Amino acid sequence: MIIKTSHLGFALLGLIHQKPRSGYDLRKIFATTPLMHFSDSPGAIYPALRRLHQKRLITTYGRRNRLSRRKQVFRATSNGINQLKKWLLRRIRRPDVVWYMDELMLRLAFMGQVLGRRATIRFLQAFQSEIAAYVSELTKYHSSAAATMPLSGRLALESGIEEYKAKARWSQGALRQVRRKRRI
Amino acid sequence: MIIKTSHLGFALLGLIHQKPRSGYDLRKIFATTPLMHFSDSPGAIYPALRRLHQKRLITTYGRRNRLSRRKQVFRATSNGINQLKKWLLRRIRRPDVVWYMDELMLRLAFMGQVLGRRATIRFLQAFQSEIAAYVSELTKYHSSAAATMPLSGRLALESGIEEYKAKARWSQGALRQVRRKRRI
DNA sequence: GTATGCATGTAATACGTTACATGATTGT
DNA sequence: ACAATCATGTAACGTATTACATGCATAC
Repeated sequence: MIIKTSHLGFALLGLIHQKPRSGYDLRKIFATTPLMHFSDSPGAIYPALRRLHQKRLITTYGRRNRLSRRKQVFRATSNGINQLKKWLLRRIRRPDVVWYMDELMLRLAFMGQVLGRRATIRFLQAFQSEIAAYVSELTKYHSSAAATMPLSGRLALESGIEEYKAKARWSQGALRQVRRKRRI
Repeated sequence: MIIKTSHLGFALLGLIHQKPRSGYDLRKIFATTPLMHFSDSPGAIYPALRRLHQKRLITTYGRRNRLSRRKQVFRATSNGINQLKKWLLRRIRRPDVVWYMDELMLRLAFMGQVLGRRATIRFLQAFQSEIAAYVSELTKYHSSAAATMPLSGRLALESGIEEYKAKARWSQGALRQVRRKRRI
């Protein structure tokens, strides 16, 4: 059974799985690293943590009673780790590369540690082939529509195509790097 | 006075400004072109159109009474066109390239037609310099953090850097193309 | 003892998603 | 007459944003 969880929820769960962290720790990560650009606003993070907690994906310790405002640290439950793995293993489909590229890169960022080398290679291969298919679709659309598009519209389209081509090239190199290593 | 409008709202307003369109026309555009990936769901579009209407940014014609379900066509009011221009002319800031790249490309797509060549050149110049600054920030972060990052996390970071570098290259060519033409 | 940063939280609001519902038009 | 497609809409729900509020810890 998969438990519905938002992108932010998985980001938090993944970070908590790396090591136990408090809400404030997580906010600082979002505020100071460019790795994944989530909002560091408390209005997003604390409710999201509460939802993870209600679903038993994380547990809390370090706080005696529910009214205190002392720091409280979360860690992933085995249930939570399971959900995290299921999320990382989800098949890559067209909508993922079209609409949720950030989520795919977030998954990759956690993947090595959680699932290891083989799964990361499989992920990158699937990513590559889905990207290639989408680039070819975009290119086809471009060659059929470009002539009738206004210049600035065409440029915007080309910007998208170049972005995906860059992802294709990057994934080549990424695959090579992962393959080169015995363990990651 | 700027009237708060969502990205989807501006996308709809921009398309309606090109020529009068119905909600269904707009849904079809989102469903069949990769130009801007908004959802084509009626639950997003019709409420958004109603909001634009309430703010007097678009007017409707082609429908006698409010209860009919006959096709209704919207067109931009002068007020709406003003708001559209204000949006297109907004200064590009760091959060725009970090979080709202899609919105920037959407603005570019409308810009040529609405604001003309000079404004498009200024936009692309501003874009280029903001991207360059961000790439350099990311690169700095990379060289300080890469050594201690797990491989798959590092790859995810590099994917982001490559994406922004691709945007930088693209904007070079885009600027050249716009400059080359007398009118766009 | 009080200012500063650590740490957690809530309320109002806006919006998108999903699923459902239904009227109008056209072709056969 | 009927199906298919055109066309518009609503209700329930989840969640992000913004702004505000408040308790804890420490150092001076």
